[in-house]
Amino acid sequence: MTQMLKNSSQAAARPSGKQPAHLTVYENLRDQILFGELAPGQAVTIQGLTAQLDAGMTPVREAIRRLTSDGALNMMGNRRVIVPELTENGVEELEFMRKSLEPQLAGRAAQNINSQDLEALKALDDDLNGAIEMGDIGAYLTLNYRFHAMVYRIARAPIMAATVDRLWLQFGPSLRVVCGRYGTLNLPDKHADLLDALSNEDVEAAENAMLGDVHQGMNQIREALRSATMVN
Amino acid sequence: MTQMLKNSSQAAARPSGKQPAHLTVYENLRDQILFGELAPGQAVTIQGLTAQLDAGMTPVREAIRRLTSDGALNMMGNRRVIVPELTENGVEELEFMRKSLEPQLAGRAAQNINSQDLEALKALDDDLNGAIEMGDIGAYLTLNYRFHAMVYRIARAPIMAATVDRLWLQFGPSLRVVCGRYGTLNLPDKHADLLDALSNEDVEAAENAMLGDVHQGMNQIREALRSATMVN
DNA sequence: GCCGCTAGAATATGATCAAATTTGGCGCTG
DNA sequence: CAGCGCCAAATTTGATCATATTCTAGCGGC
Repeated sequence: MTQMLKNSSQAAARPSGKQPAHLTVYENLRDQILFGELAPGQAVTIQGLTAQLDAGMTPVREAIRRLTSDGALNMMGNRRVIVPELTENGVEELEFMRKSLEPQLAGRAAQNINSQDLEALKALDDDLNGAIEMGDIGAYLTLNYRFHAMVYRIARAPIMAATVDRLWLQFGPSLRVVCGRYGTLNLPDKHADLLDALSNEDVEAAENAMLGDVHQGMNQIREALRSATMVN
Repeated sequence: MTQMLKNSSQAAARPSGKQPAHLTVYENLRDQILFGELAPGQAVTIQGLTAQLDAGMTPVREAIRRLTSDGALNMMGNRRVIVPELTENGVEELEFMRKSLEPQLAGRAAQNINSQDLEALKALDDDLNGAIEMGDIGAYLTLNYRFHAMVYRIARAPIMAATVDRLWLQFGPSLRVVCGRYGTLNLPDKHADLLDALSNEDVEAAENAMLGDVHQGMNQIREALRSATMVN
C-alpha cells in the first residue's frame, strides 16, 4: 500500500560496474588513509563520508568497521572514530614486525618471480623514480606502495602479505608527514638493489635489500615523529 | 519453527550493558570462530546470525565485515562468506609469523611483568591444567587463548598483540579439529617453562619457551591437516 | 561553576531492491 | 520409454536505504 518511491541516486554510489558499494567505499577510504590524505588524529565521521563519496550510510559504516579492524582507524569510547596517531613505541613495534616479515616476503618473491613480473616491477620503479624527480609526493607514495604490494603478491604468501598490508595502514598517514618535512627521499635507492636481487633470484640479497629499505623508511618516520613531538 | 531456537546463546548476545550491539555481535562471532564452534569451510549467513544472536541486520553485517578484515572470514566473489579453510601453505605462513612475533612478545612480557600479573597468569594456567585433566576441550581452547592473550597484554605492545590476535583467528578453527583428533594435548608443558621464565624476568628463556609452544602447536595443526587432506 | 536541555550525530531497525542458488519442468537423445 | 541436462520461475540470501531511536556534546539558565 505504501508506495515508496525510489530516487535514482544509486548511480553515483556504484560507479564501477558491479562492485558492491561497501567495497568501493572501503578501498577509497583505505587509500585516503594509506596515502596520507587523512592526517593522524583527524576525526572521521560517517556523515562526512556519505557526503564526500555520495554513498549511503550503511556502506560507509561497514567500511569504517573494516578499517577499524585493520588498525587504520581507532574507535574512541564515545562513538568517535579517528585516524590514530603513531607513538614512538608504535614505530618500534612496526619496525620490528616489518623487519621480521618483509624481508621474508622479498626472499619468497625472489624464488617465485618470472620475467613478466620482473618487467612490471621495473616499469613501476621507473614511474617511481619519475615521481621523485618531479617531486610529486602523492604519486611517490602511491607508487612506492604499489611497488611493495606487487613484490608481496609475487611472494605468493597471501596471509603474510595481508598482515604486512595492515602494518602499512598504520604508518601510512605518517609517511606523508615525513615527505612534507624532508621532501621526496634522496637516500640510496634500495629498490634498485631489490630489483637486482630479484632478477638474479638471489634470496639472501633480496632479503637484505628489503631489510635496508624498511630500516631506512622507519628511521625517517621515527625522526620525523621525534622532531614533531619536540614542537608540541 | 517458532521461537524455540532461542537458547542460551541469545542471552550471551545481549548483556545489554552499554556496549553497542555491533561490538557484542563482533565479540560473540569472534569467539565462535576462535574456539572452533564454526568449522573451516562453513558458510556464515547474515540472516542465520540475526536469528541465532537475536540481533538486527546492521550490527551483524558490521561484525562480519570486521572479521573479514581480521582474516577470520573470507568473502567469496559471489557475496558468500565462509570460514576459510587452512591450506598447508597457510600453516607455514602462520608458523613463520608466529615464530617471528610471539617470542618477542613473551620476551617483552618478561621485562614488564609484575607480581600481580604473574599471579593472574598462574591462576589461568591452573585452570588450564584443570581443563586438560577433565578433557574439556572447549575450556582448554578458551583458557589457552586467554593465557597467551594475557602474556601479550603484559608485553605492552598493542600493535604487535593485535597482529598476533589476527593470526590466532586464522588457525583457531583448525585447533578444535586437532583436539578432536588427538584429544587434549599431552606434550611437555611449555606454559610451565614460560611461567618460570617470566617469574625470573629471563627474557631469553621466555622467548625460547614461547618458541617451543608455537612450534608444538603449529606442528600439531600441520599433522592434523595433512592426515585430513589424505582422507579427501 | 554546575546542571538540565537541546541539537546533532551515531546506532539500530525493518522494508525494499537485486542477485544467486535452488528447484522443477521440459525437450532431447540413446 | 527412461535418463540426462538445460533453461526459467521461485526462493533464499545479500545490499542498500529511509527512518526511528539513543547517546554525546555543547550551551544557556540558575
